[in-house]
Amino acid sequence: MPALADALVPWFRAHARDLPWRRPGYGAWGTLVSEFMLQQTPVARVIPHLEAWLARWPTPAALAADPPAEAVRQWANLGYPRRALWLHRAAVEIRDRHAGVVPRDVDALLALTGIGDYTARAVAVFAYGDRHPVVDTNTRRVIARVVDGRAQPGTPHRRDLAAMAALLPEDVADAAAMNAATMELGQVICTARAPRCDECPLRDTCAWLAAGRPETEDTRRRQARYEGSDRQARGAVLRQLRDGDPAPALQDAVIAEWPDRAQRDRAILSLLSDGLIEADGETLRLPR
DNA sequence: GACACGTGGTC
DNA sequence: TGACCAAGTGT
Repeated sequence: MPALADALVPWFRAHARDLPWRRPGYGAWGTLVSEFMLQQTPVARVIPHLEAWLARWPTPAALAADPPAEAVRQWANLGYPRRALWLHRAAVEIRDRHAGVVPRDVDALLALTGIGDYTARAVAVFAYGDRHPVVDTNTRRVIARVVDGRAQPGTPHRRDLAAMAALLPEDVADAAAMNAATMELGQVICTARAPRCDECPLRDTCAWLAAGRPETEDTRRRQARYEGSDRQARGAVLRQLRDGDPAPALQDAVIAEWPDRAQRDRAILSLLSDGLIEADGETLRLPR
């Protein structure tokens, strides 16, 4: 095994958290749903939503048989509700193009709605045990520090994929463990703020620690302010249609108290454009 | 490649 | 308190 995997894989096997999707036989559908929910969303918030989702829709075909509105409602306040819509579309595609079986091939996975480079590889590796590099935000930070000696990623995604490929052990099971181990290290030890280097299994080989944990020029974009944003307005519109009266809402009655009229209309238009809501005459509702 | 996209927790 | 952060994707 490459040197880093020699230290990291045993650490992972000893310390891995007991997460639902790591249970034996969790299944490719469970893995796929978990990966959709985990996109930009912390583990602790995902777990209860995931279990409720899989209890209601234990297969892609079960989800595909219900209207997208039900997926958006079940998604509740998890955030980025487009993911609920995309997950529903992916379930329909899996039913129609893959006989209801989550595909194993990375390119077939990439062709599904809402699945990008990370999720496709994550499903192939964690659900099916295949050997590919899996690179998420945690992996990028770990590589930046341990390999490149930088505080923050800064490098192109493409290069991190190659870097991770070079770190994978030959053995398929070890390679999958290495992918998970790198992500886990980034989540619990090599965190974005206040990394716990004294507990790190890679503390003797980490380039960043050896260099005295230098600050790196921060190339990250600042997250836009949420308060007063279009995103907040979209969230308010969708929340009303999702959680409000069962009857469809008249367009003028949707978030009627919203202070910025133009912003409210913009939010409705963009939700219509995304397919997250539909117009039915004078009324607005979730998509059927 | 930059940007838009939710929501809630943390320091 | 407010800015940062969180298993990304599509345009």
